[in-house]
Amino acid sequence: MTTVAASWLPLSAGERSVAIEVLVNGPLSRTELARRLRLSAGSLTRLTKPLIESGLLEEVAEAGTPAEGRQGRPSQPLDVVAEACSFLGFKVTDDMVYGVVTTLRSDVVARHHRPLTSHDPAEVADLLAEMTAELAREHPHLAGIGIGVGGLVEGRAVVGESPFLHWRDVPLAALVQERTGLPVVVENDVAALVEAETWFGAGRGLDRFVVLTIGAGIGYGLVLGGKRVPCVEENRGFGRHWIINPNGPLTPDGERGSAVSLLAIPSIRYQVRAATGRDRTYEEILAAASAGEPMPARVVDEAARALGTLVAQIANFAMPQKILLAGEGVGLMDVAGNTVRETITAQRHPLAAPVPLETKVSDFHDWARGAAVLAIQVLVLGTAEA
Amino acid sequence: MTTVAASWLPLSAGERSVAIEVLVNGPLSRTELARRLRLSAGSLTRLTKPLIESGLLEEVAEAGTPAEGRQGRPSQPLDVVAEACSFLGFKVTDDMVYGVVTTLRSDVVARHHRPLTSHDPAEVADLLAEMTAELAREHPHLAGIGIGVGGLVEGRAVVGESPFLHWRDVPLAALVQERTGLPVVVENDVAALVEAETWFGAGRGLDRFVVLTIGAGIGYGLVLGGKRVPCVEENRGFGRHWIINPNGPLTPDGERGSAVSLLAIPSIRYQVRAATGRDRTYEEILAAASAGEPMPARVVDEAARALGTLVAQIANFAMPQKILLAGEGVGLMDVAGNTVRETITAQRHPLAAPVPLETKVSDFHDWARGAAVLAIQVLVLGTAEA
DNA sequence: GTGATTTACTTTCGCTGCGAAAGAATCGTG
DNA sequence: CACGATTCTTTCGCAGCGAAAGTAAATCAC
Repeated sequence: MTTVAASWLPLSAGERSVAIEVLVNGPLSRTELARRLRLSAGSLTRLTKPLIESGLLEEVAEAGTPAEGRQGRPSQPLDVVAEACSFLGFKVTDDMVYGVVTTLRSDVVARHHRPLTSHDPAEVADLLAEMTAELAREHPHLAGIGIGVGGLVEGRAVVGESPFLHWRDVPLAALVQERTGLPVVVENDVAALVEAETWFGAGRGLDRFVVLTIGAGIGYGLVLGGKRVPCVEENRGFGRHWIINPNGPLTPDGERGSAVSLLAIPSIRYQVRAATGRDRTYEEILAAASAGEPMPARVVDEAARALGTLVAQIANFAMPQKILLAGEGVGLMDVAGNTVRETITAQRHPLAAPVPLETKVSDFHDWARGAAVLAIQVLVLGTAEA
Repeated sequence: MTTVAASWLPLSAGERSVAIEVLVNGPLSRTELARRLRLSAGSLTRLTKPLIESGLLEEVAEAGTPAEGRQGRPSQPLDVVAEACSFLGFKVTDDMVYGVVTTLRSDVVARHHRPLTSHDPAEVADLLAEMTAELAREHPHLAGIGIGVGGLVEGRAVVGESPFLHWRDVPLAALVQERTGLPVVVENDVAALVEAETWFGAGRGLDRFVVLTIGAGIGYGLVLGGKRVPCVEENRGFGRHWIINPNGPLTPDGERGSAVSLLAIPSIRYQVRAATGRDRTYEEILAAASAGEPMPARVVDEAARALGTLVAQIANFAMPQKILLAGEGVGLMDVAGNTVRETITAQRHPLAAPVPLETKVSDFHDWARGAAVLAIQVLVLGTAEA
């Protein structure tokens, strides 16, 4: 009655679909659920009863609907008991581990970070277990852990290859699981962010959805029919071979004129440094470009055109209903958004539907939140597989 | 018992799924069907019985399976009675109407063509009705008509806009239906070809599938989850704004360096004519390029690189399990296939899964066959909507 | 206020369609 | 010919759904 089920596995298919609908799409009345799931009103009474009795759902007060014009018996919205259990999400970078605690709804209730001093798998697992213990003190009822790592991850458990950690076939999930006793999911960081946005973010309820991340590298995630399309090369190497302009700049990472060379933050900084002799942060470069300083302006303009081309190609070929730009490098949109949009329009059919483009600056805690969503999925779907 | 049902509508959902599986994937035993549809053996007996009794399916002799090593009771394959009814498919071009008669399996059993002397909607409908009457003489039991037209088609019934026919909002389906008394579906020609390949061709059983046609223009069709993604711009204008090389050739049709300018047959002929002063057919140009004549070779080489870039972009962003190149312009692959493949590889991640690429030269009767598949779909699914 | 109306939810009942399990049919093998 | 293997059929029970009738709780009309 009071403690939440350890898993949603015992739920029937119908019950689970109701629970997921409520989880993802906020409080919903039974009638509304019946419409969305194409079920009869009677079925909804039947399906929701055990969910409420098990403490998974609860009836909430009508959240002050101002439009009280409707007559008839007021509806009784149902909501998940989001605070009944918590989830941990970690993002492992070269020199730091970022952690967040979230509710079942994926709302972040605490954040944390600790320096990573060793790349030894056991010591990394130790650090993750320590951070888990610290966070567990203030947030009991932890239901699972999600870990996002840049690199190739196999079976949502083993880090197949991670260049920046110098790892190969490290069973990270098992290492952390035996230290914490909690279910652990490990996933590629971009994949985790994509799942999070698909379930709780910009891609909610969409059939075709794309996430493009700009940061230290380029990330790409395609969601079709609510499921992320897995692909072999999500090994931190996206965009190195997407040639956008064969005459584009040559940078240490990525082929000449590739998306990485034109857009990734290190490449932008490299280009400006090579041209001006001064090393500046990404934000400084954007500010300088905005202020009209020639070289940064040229580099940023070229990047904006590249981004426009990239988005246009994605829109033309994958036909998503929405494209989300995320990562630390989307500040580009604030400075050169118009150039991006003009470039997109120029490379799209005039009659084509405009691409809904959403921008979301993400920091490392957002990546950690993405990983936490994987833990939520495991609890809800009862499997580590998507 | 002998005549086939006028529609599959009275079938239950389970029965229809069985019928479609058999229709699309050849003769299948009940056990095999049970595996594919994830149903029990008992359910299959129940579902197939009424289908056989209504004459829709029949038990066929085990088609001489050479591998008789298996012991146990032999399986009893079921197949649709493909010859029980016929379907008509038409492809309307500027000066000619092509027609085919197909079985339920979409095997062409007759083909036909007649010159189109007028673009008046009523006269075009008259001609289609005449051709239908002729073909009906030798092929009774016609169950439906599909018509493929270049241009924008709305609701699978009305030609919203067709530049080459100078039509606007012509209710072609109704015009032909009142003359023939048969159910009629009208669809964009590329869309029809895509549906045909999805159901009975290269895209059979695939979840993500792309068709790229090269002909008088460029056509593109994306199939996700077995369904074609409809899009607004399939108005014969695909690829005019897909800029592949900003410094590419300028042609009468399409933006500079666009897919249309680089690949479409008229653009290739235009480029060679402009450079050499001689007008030649597409096939002559391919032959000349193959023989080493400089200008045609350069144009063809540039086209091959463009096609490679295009395919790589499609593979990178839409991640299809297969790409089908169709149309009259795929002869390019025979002459410069290696260049295309090299270009694809260069713009794909080295670890990425190779793109299964299939080539299919299509003539106008293949386009007509595509339209006939739409008529099959209507009978089978019971609706004009996909 | 008081009853009519509207909307939301619950209860009951019967039916569809599935799987499990046992049985029948039909082949190879020893 | 007996035996096991494999496919198909039959029987039975049950989960899960919708239809329809009933109940609850609000507004509206007077």
